[in-house]
Amino acid sequence: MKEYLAEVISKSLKQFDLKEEPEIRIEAPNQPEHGDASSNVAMMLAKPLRNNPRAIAQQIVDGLEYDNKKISAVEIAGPGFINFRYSDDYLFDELRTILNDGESFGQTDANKGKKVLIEFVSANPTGPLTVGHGRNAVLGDTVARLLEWTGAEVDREYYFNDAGRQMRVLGESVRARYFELVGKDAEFPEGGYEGEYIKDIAKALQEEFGDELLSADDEQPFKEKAEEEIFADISTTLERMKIKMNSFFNEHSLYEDGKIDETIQKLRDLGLAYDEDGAVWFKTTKFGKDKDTVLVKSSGEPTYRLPDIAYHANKLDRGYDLCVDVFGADHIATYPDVLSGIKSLGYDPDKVDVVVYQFVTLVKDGKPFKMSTRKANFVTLDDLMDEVGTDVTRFFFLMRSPNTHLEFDIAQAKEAGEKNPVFYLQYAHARISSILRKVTEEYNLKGKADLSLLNHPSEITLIKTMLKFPETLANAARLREPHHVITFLNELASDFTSFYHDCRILGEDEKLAQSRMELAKATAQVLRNGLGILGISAPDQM
RNA sequence: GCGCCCGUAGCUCAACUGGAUAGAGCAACGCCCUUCUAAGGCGUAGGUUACAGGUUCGACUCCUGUCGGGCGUACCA
Repeated sequence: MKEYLAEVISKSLKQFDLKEEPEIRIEAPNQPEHGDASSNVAMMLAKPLRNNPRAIAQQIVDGLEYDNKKISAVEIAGPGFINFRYSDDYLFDELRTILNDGESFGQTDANKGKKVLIEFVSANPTGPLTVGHGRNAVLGDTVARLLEWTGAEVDREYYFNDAGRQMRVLGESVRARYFELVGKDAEFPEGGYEGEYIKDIAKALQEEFGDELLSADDEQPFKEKAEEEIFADISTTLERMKIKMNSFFNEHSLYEDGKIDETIQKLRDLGLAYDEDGAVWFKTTKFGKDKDTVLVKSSGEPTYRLPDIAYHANKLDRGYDLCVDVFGADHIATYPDVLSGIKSLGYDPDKVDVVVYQFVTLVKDGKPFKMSTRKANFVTLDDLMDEVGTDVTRFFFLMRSPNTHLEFDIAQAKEAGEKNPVFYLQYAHARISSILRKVTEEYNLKGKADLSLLNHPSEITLIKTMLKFPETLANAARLREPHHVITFLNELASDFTSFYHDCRILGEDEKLAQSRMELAKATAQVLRNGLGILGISAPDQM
């Protein structure tokens, strides 16, 4: 419809002999009395045409040729807005479209045919997933779902590194606990992992091997067991979160297949990498930074930047049109260097996109505190799901813009389990299912519904809201901001509730009951589709 | 010091990226269950959008500066 209106206006603009046609944007006004769609072109043209916007608007409107089966009224309002009203027939046609499209209603094709790789979670296996990881996990998964709804083919990947110092400390921590269990003295490593799960892993080792491992030369067997157990735990958590990864990518494989060496050699050949003080440096000053950065430390160990660049090159080599990374605010600093790196290597940096979210601040007893996996003062995602369930957990992480610092009060989250806004959406769906069950019992509806019987303001508003769904999804996908979907669903549920109070279904005569039932069915469909994208269930009863 | 993000109702957050009268949910107060689920509805109260300038027909949104918070700014990941 918006495209149609833009086209109609564009034709009318031909009368003005413009050097350059302005961008015609059609927007939905906030106030219902301002119509269903609105354009500000007349105001944009005021300056070039040296005329007042209302006069221009009048000329545009006079020159409009539109289908009055779709548009019932055109008005000029305020400083020069041109407002359109949709005709009822158009709305009924669109309502039929929703019912016909069913579970695919809302799909658009902005990313049709695109192959996308989204990398998220990517927590190293040093401990269970915490609520901090939760935001990353749910955000990444939902952005993936949104991209799928705009036609993309999306793969989800988990990137991890099991070779770093933290993993070594993890192995040493398990070793120390194991020694304790078999009754030997062992010094707990400085800065070791203090969580209870370390003891569980040690116990598992003891059950499997008895005290055989006392003779182990290093922490290796302990580390391996820890990684295995922790990954199993993470997988279970992800499954509970309804997140399914397509692949797990081990950073180490980049060393094995020579990509790290290859990357650094290419950068050297380009004159972008050089040796100094025993380290290898990346000339980031060439890309506007005030300092060069280290790629390989004098110890011979690469910094994370080097594998990050190699990894992104690898992703693009796999033929993806778009690679999305989901990062917490603390990782954002690496991003420009990675882009510079892959650009130097001849890749298109526009194919890499980053979703940055701000940190989750934990609040306990009214005071913020820092989470640390090492010190074991974290709240796990599993704890959270035990407490409030998967639906509330996902909803909680999605309801706010990724850009805001999310405050997470443990006590409040528990309370929110009882009166969470997610239930408002689910409740609306359950109500419709319930009505549908009763209607099936009490009526014997046949034939096609006469949608033109829907003329109550609450019915019309409800239809109009549903029509915004595809655009809302496209928008949310483009911005990578799932919270727009929640804002929309809240509006939809609220409009349905108004309809529910104003217009009865049971007890009305058959024709009216039938058309209202169709409206309710369409609402349920849109609620299901929307909740589905969020990974939240749409129950038939509550 | 420099860079990025944020500052909106008592609290947690929206506002379709420059549009018309800044909206929801909690919390508070007052009503509404013999009628399709009260996990609901209706109403009241709550705002100088941190502050000061600027840009323009029009600013929560863009620019400059100030204040406050978070995160970076490592040969840590």
